[in-house]
Amino acid sequence: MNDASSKPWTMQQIAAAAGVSVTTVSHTLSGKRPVSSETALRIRGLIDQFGYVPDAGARRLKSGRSGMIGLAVPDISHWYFGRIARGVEELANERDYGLIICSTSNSDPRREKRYFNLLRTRSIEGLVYTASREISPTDELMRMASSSSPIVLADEEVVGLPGVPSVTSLNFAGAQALGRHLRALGHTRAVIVAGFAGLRSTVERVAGIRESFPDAIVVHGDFELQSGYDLVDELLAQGVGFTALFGCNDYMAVGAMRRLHEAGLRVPHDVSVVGFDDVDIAGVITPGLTTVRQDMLEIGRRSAQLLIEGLDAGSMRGIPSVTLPVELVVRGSTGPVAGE
Amino acid sequence: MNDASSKPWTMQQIAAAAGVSVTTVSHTLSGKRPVSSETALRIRGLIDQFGYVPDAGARRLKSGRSGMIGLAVPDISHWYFGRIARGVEELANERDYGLIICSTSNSDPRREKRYFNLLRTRSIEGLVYTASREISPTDELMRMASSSSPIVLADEEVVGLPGVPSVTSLNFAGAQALGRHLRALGHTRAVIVAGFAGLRSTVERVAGIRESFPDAIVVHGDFELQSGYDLVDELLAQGVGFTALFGCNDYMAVGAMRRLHEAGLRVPHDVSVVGFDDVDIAGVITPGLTTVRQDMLEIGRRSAQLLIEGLDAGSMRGIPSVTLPVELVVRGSTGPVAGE
DNA sequence: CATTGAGCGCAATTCGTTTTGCGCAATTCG
DNA sequence: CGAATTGCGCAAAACGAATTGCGCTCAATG
Repeated sequence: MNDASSKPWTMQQIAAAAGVSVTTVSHTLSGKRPVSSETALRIRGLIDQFGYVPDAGARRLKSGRSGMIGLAVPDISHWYFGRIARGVEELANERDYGLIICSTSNSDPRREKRYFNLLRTRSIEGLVYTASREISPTDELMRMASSSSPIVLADEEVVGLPGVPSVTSLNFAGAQALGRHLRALGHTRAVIVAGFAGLRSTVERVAGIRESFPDAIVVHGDFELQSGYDLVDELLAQGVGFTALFGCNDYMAVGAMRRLHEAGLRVPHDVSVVGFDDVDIAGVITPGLTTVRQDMLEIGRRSAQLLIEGLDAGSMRGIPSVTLPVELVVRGSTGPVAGE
Repeated sequence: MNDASSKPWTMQQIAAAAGVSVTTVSHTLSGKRPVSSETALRIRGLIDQFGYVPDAGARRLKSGRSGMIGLAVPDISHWYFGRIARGVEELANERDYGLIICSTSNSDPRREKRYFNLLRTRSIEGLVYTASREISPTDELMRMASSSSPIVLADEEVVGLPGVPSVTSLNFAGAQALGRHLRALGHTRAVIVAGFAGLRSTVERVAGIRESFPDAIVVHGDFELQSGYDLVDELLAQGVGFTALFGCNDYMAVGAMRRLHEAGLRVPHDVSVVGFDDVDIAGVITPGLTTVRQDMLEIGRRSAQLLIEGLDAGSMRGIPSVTLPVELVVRGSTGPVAGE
């Protein structure tokens, strides 16, 4: 025969067992109409006994709401996106929403199609989207956004998407603070290990640093540790001289530090290094990485909050974007420029 | 009026527009019965034009399958669980399943209830569960398992759950390797910073180490960095002498290293430290942490694979548990015991 | 004692899709 | 030329819960 788990109980069966109609069972559960306490007690007893739970699919079909929101991140295994995910999950739970996760990994178009389809099929009511690269006007995202689907951009703003709220950090102000910090320490020759050129956050951070270091050399990486390592490798090979290195995120900064270390350059004595984000490893490496702390958890929470507000309001129109403050965290990787 | 996104198209409307019945539209999509190429072309045109997508809820109600699996992890923002999540997500995607994530955070019973309810309401067809603490016989997990719900245990085995397959690493062998490694370096006085006492993995790892260090002192932490720091703090305060320190995971080992460093003890000259897991930070700290590498991605993938196999087979009965190999990774945190 | 009203329960309809049982037409074969 | 076959499309019945119109039974009231 079948497994014990094969068939869950239906309202029908509960009703039959209690000798009443499904309506009465439904009303007992919802309380939309009075049910005699005697009948109610009997029904509730049966429900507990059989472990009946209303089928989510049927409920969903009738109500038109799935009670789920989606989260699309490049890679859920990154600490950084994990924090966002946790924030989104926390708030979704508080508001009684479930969370469906979509890793976009390398922005695989098939994957992308898949989770936007979740929106179309009403599997999810809205989507928190974290971009990791430049969004071209031909992207699905654009199409969805223009059909005014409930979407909130987390962590990374996308230009050309009017009516789509975003939750980001004060990238410019953070970079500004880093620039001034190193400037105050006497540095003049700087290198910026930037992220993808097309990303808004990269542009803002570079601009913030440039305020103090207008002539800084800029090279572009992919936000991964290895990328910071490789880029410094090239710079050293080319004989580029510098005493300050800005990483557009902590991972690249750490990668850069590794390469510098291998080259016999001491941090911060020979080169001061800063990052951005304040990820978990920033505080545990030696020396500690001076960086700008972003509150990723809060970015996740606020994103989910905006999305759910929009869902409740029936439209994302009028939902304002949010920009969160950042904080300069000075650790051991920065110091005064050494006298020659 | 309403938003552009307010009402999606239904099959009814497509059928009406094409001048056919819903049946014909359905058959055009599914191909279960032949449809004249002329009609099919017209219908497909309308579908593309209107951007029609079948409603997932209705489909789900009819088929009884949601096409979703769940993943319950203690904290999605940990790198460690993030890797598991990514593995599960990867495989789920390959098999055309969606993934619903549940952070159990501190094992909040309300949360726990919530995601087991996802199983009951058939919102998810199965669950990959990662335990982070001792499971008592009164837990929901036990109830669900005994009703033979499709559940796979990832990373952590739970005793007393017959018929529930698990995917774990060779904890004993890994710990054994670490013990022998330090033993070969001449160490004799060791401390084990273990995890929760009730966890199978902790028991196995301690046993593996004890093979080489039968008299090792064992203290228990909660797997967090701070916990390793605090425990070493206590040991030092008590004047406990040791030259080898085993962390039951990397985070605690790193925390221990920090405290040792602050106490003026050099790693590995005064104390050799090892961890377990090989998380991202193990390779970037100085000195690098000697540890045992677990393939978390693969644990996630295999867990999802077993679950989906069980779903396809209609029962988890006969699905075998899997134990994955581990690899000793020797870095700078271990060295020969210093001559007194 | 008849009338009203409230309390309570039933049958039927709806949500959007998938799946059958049939029937109608055009073709092919004996 | 009539009969068997095939291609194609329609109507109707599920799936499980939520809602609504309606009717029944008591009790209270004039």
